[in-house]
Amino acid sequence: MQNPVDAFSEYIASNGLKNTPQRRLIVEIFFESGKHLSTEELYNVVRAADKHIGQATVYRTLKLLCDAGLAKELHFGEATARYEPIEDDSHHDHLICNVCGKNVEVMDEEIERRQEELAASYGFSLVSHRMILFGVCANCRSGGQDKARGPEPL
Amino acid sequence: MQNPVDAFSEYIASNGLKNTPQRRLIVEIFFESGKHLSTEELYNVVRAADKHIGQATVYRTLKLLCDAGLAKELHFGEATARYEPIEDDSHHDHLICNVCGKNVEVMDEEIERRQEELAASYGFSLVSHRMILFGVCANCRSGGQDKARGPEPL
DNA sequence: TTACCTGCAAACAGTTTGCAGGCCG
DNA sequence: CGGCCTGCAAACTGTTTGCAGGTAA
Repeated sequence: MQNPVDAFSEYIASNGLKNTPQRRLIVEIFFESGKHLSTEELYNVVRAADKHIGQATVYRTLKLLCDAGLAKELHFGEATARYEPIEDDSHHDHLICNVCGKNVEVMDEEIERRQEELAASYGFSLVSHRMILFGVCANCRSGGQDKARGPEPL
Repeated sequence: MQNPVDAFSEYIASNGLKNTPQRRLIVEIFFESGKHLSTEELYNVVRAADKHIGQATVYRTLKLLCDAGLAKELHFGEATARYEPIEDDSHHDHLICNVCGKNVEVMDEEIERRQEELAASYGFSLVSHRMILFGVCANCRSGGQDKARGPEPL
């Protein structure tokens, strides 16, 4: 049951929901594709595989994935939301290049620990957090021009 | 020129823009009111002071304040954006109670330092960051029931 | 058979924009 | 007086929802 696609089927089954071909396709593509997909990006890929799928179904399935604890909604400050798969015990934050849009997943024990302490010092018990670091990557700093200009989608 | 309202006039003047009564009112209220106002909240307060101001003007003025470097747009995961005044050299992050919505401004040197190091370890030069801690405050944890807000989507 | 699902389109919320008239400088 | 501004409403974008027909279990 490690496979997230199976985990989804499991969730579907144990909640009296239906395992439809549309959901299977969307979920499969979501977990196979690169991370941090926006709903529209996912919709386009899904659409390429099956012309007849409506975007409402993509939205609904994505929300279902979040309910199932298999995906997380992210907001990088764009108009649209993005989603990333949740892999067990692999919490991380994001480091984004302001120039080329490169998005690196990062994690630092010390920061995590201090966050707990900081929250505690205000009487809060920490539930979760969201942290995004914005900077310029080495390549872009050295005038690197790999991909075309303009920030890439995250 | 420490007064942000004056700083705004300064910005207006030196950019060939006009210092209208609407802008003055909006800016004044923005800096006097509590922090983290949403556009709608600000609009309501402004509206109470002058029935004839349209919300487009509030949106435009808020954007102007950001351009002037006097305000910052924040996204706490709600549908709407929020804005906070930028006071020179007073950087901080946010600690939010998932239950009552209390919003505390926090800052931790150690975290800031580790963020720099973390970014550097990936070859990035850090430009800025965004960090929000979600938890439950002491009051809400001890059964306190103020207002409900519902858990924050990540 | 019975819910649950789906695609479609309309509805929505927040935000932006076009326009005709108004006012600062 | 000229160009920036304003209020209004319509347009837009991302997301949600109502509905009639379809389908998994």
